[in-house]
Amino acid sequence: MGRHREFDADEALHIALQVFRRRGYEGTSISDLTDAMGITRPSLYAAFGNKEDLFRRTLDLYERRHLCFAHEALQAPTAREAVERLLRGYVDVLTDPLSPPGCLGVNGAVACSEASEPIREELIARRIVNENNLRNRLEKARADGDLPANEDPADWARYVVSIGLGMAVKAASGASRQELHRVADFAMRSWPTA
Amino acid sequence: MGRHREFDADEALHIALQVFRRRGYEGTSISDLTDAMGITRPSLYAAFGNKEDLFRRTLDLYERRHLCFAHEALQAPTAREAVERLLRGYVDVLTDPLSPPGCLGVNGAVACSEASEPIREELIARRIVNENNLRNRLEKARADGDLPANEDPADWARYVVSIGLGMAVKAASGASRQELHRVADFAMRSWPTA
DNA sequence: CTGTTACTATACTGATTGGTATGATATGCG
DNA sequence: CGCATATCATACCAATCAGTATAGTAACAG
Repeated sequence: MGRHREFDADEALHIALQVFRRRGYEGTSISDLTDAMGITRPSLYAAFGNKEDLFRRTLDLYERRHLCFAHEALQAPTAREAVERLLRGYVDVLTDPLSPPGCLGVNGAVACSEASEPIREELIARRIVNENNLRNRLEKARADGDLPANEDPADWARYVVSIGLGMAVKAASGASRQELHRVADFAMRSWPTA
Repeated sequence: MGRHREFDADEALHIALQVFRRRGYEGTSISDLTDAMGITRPSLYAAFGNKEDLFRRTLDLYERRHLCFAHEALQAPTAREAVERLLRGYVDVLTDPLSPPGCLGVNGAVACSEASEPIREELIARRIVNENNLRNRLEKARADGDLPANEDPADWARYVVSIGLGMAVKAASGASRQELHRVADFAMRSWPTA
């Protein structure tokens, strides 16, 4: 069966997540990762493939461990509550005191070299999934009479996602949790009254 | 007096702006720049200093040539109009068909390696200036009775800037001008009614 | 115990990074 | 013209990039 791995792969992945979240995909070197994880380069490549593979695995872990609130938020009884829970939950993730500020999905890559385009596109694709999930929830709400018929679910989803992305950049720039909740307050003021 | 420069420094700077705006600060290599500008490395360093200096000069050019609408927007007769002009003007810059989508100030750097931290901090500092300019305008509006006394100018400025940053990321991800104007529509719905 | 297997450690690869030394070339001044 | 000066082109620098070859080591199967 061979020699056993001397490090905890799951723990190492959590550390990689922290490094990528702070420095972005291109801003993180393999040496940054191995130093933080306390393992050697061959161990990293043996356990996680190449840099792209590792980043995608950290993305999966991030969604599973930090963005899991979104799934529950969408199940709130009303659309308004679902949107508000999404925004509030995201603010708390963006300003988690135990992690670098901001969002892995935004800090990871906004603009990058041609070599990293696949990662940038992966992040865009995942954001589209999230926006579509919200849009579907709002379409259901409109069918149920929970959202006025003249409100466009696609427009609403795009707006909420835009607010989220803006708060993510703001968080990465040093905005406090309290400040971002104030932004969420203002965002909710757009919600239709009665 | 010596040999004359064989290229137009201002034109070269415009090209550098396009490259940085598309690839970000870290995603752009000196070779990317010299290839696009059609000059050699020593010419670039002689004319613009080092990479950081060049990027700061492209930032100045960008603000002067693309963000100049903001100054005029703030002089609109009402605060509401000023905010709306800021958002509309920014959307048009973000989706300028002659430039890479998004904003140099956001695409430039959101998260980066330690080596590029000075650039990231410079971008944050410039965003703070913009937010403060808007806040000052809104404080004046409140003093004039143009903005209700219970509306906080700092909160409003933070919200508007967040919307802008979110639209910038959205634009860099491929959102259309029309889609972003719909986001601006929703943002303006938060404005207090009478 | 031996053999096989999978890990770790060291050292290395070629390519690319930002930045420069050097020598040729072109310009203006006297 | 001839000198001074500034730009140009080539070729280079050390450092770092992502990724790997090789050899040593630890664990299980038999």
